Amino acid sequence: MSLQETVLLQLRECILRGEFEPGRRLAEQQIAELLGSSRTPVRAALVTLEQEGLVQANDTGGYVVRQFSVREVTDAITVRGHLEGLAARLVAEHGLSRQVALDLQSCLDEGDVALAPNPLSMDDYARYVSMNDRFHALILEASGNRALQRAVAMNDKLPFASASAMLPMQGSMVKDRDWMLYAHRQHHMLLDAMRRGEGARAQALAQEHTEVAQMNMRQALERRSEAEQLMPAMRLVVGR
Amino acid sequence: MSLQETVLLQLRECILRGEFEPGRRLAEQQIAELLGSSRTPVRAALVTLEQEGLVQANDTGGYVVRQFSVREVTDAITVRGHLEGLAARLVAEHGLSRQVALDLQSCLDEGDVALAPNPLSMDDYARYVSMNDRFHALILEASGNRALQRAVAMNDKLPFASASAMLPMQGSMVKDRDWMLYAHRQHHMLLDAMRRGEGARAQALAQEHTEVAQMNMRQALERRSEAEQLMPAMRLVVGR
DNA sequence: ATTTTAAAAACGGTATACCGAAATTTTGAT
DNA sequence: ATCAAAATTTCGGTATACCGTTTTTAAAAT
Repeated sequence: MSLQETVLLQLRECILRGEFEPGRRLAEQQIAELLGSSRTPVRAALVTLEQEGLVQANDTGGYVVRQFSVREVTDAITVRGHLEGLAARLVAEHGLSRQVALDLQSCLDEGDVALAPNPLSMDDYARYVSMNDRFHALILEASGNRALQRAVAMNDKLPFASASAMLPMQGSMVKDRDWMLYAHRQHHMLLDAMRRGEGARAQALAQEHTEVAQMNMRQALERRSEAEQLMPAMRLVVGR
Repeated sequence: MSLQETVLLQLRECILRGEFEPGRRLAEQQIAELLGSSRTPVRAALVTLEQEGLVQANDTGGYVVRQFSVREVTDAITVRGHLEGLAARLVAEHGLSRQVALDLQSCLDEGDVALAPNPLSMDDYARYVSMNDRFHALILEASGNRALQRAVAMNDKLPFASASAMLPMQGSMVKDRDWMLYAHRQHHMLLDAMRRGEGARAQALAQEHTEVAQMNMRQALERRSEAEQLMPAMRLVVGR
């Protein structure tokens, strides 16, 4: 892996970890020293991160860490809801291949197992998160629409917009296991709809599914300090 | 404007003009000489263009001009349809501000005037294209959803995915003025739906509206040589 | 103590040198 | 003439030097 890729990954992670307060200037030299490279790879990383929206170009040159309003986060979740709805509809209408159906089913089984214990162990929780990511990625991939995949990928770069971004909030609270059970039931119903070729239903389900993320976001805002502990990137979200 | 921006603009335009055949290696030095700069600004531009999807990273390093299948183009139009549908729905449901309503109405009026003559002059045609872009941008902006705006902006970077990309095809064919009249009638109906707060109808209309672009794309493929004359970027689209 | 001004440090945009890897051309053998 | 091997060129990744500008710090004036 080239230094460029390393620097990009590390810098993105630093920002998402909340290690820089929003609005802070990201000086090339400074970051280069921090990550042990010259300015050149840092420069490339900053250009990429600007495209991703994590970093904002300054009027006077250079970049600062971007700051997100609550509105922007919930809006991004809304967009993801519609995009994933489209993906689910396409899969349902174009027919589910046997292989994809099997893969999705195994996700469901794995999720059933992971959520069975009460309370959940850290391990159960981790397995659910990984399954959740795979489940959503599979549908997107099965849609066969690359522009759609690109759009979701871009959208997911924003903090808390991605499918599993808000899950840590749930994992920390025992009673919120119920939310995960609810969301996973939706996964089951979604696969059922896609199997039957019920496009409109699949779309509606996938879209409604993201309302769980919206609820989690609201939860996180009501217990901000706890949320920032679990999800440092929360520091990038200002307001309310 | 910095050299970086200039180089980015010029390079993007060169690619969209079809001045490089798809798959051609984009050597930094070579481009730097072509555009009269050093490699540094070219490097930044290439990183940006890769994010935009116009350029593809090579396994061995460096970039090549991307090539698009017909499927990718129509898929991108599908995505735009759904995103603009969402925008229209949001505007309808959140209520149309007086100012936006006025701006959209003036677009419609301008479109009516532009499409009145038969046959259309080059000027009428140009005015319609400009109006069309403004109309679509206004709705997106009025949605107030920045993630949505970003998603559309990204999607529109792909050749022929944007709202007016396929219009040159129509402009060249007198009888296809009818298509523009049809599309503009949809603009009227869309504003009507948004005014009445009919979200589902607005969404459906905006989405269906992009089917005109799909039809144009098919047209362009059937008369490829003519299409490439009018829209050089067509050379980036392979197949069928 | 506050504001203004001047000096100094830091920064970003740019060009370029260097190096190892990849691609291309040339050379040589069959 | 064809193919293989070697030499040469090209290229991308990286570091760094340079310069004008911006930002910060220090000093001076009110």
